[in-house]
Formats: sequence, C-alpha cells, structure tokens
Amino acid sequence: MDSFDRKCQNSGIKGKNAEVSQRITFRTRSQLEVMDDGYKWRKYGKKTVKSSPNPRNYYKCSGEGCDVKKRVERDRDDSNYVLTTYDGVHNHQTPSTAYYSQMPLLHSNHDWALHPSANS
DNA sequence: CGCGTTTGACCGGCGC
DNA sequence: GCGCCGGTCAAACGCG
Repeated sequence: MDSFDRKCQNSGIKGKNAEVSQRITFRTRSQLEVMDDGYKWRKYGKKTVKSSPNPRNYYKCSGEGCDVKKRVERDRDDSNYVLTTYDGVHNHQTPSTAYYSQMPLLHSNHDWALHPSANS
C-alpha cells in the first residue's frame, strides 16, 4: 500500500442521513475492492448505479447492535482506485486489533483532513 | 452446522 | 401522477 493515499470527503449529510453521524469516503489504490479494516463485513447487496459503469457493493458490519454499513465502488475516472464509504460508528470492539494501528483515524474522533473533492 | 455470499425483486423517496 | 434511481431484504447454495 505505497499509494495508500486516502481522500476523505464529508458529503452533505442531510435529512435521513442525519442519523449517520459519520460518513467517510476513502479512495484507495487497490486492485481488489476488499478493504479488510479488521471488522467483519457481510455483503447484503449489489447494485449497478448509473453514476458508474461498475457495480456497487453493499456491506454491513456483523455485530450485535452494530449497524455500521459500508459501501464499495470503483472510481469512475480511475478504475484502478476503489471508493470505500463507511456509514456510522461501531458499537463493539475491533475483532482484529492487529489492524487497529493501521486505521487509527477510524477510531479517532478527529476531524480527518476534510479534503474537499479534489477530484475535479 | 453455521454463516457468508449471490441475484432478483420490491419499496420508498425525489424529481419532473 | 408517473418515472427513475438507490437502497434494502429475502431465499438458496456453497464452503469452511
């Protein structure tokens, strides 16, 4: 993961999304859309969105009382990149603490780097 | 035996 | 009022 340049964009959380206190979108350079951050994700759906020529995958965290959802899709401009969007916060401890130091930002209440979509 | 995965269909919300 | 898009759930199958 040399090019582990993560770009976070705080999309406009509105209305129904107000429930989700945390929405984070990562842009990672990976050939596989599978980003194991230490949690167990159960795929609950796949959908082909018009916004992208590639299908979008929906994952949910397996945990009692953990309603964290994850959305994964390939970048439209860079198929070599993967967009991983996390919705919500975990209610339980990380199943794999080994990855904890790898994704400290996910456990931090930090403001992240709130990078405006430098995509354009 | 348990659960994780996969595809399709259905439903709701928003826009026009 | 209708159409479109996105999102979620459900059932079945396969694998560990």
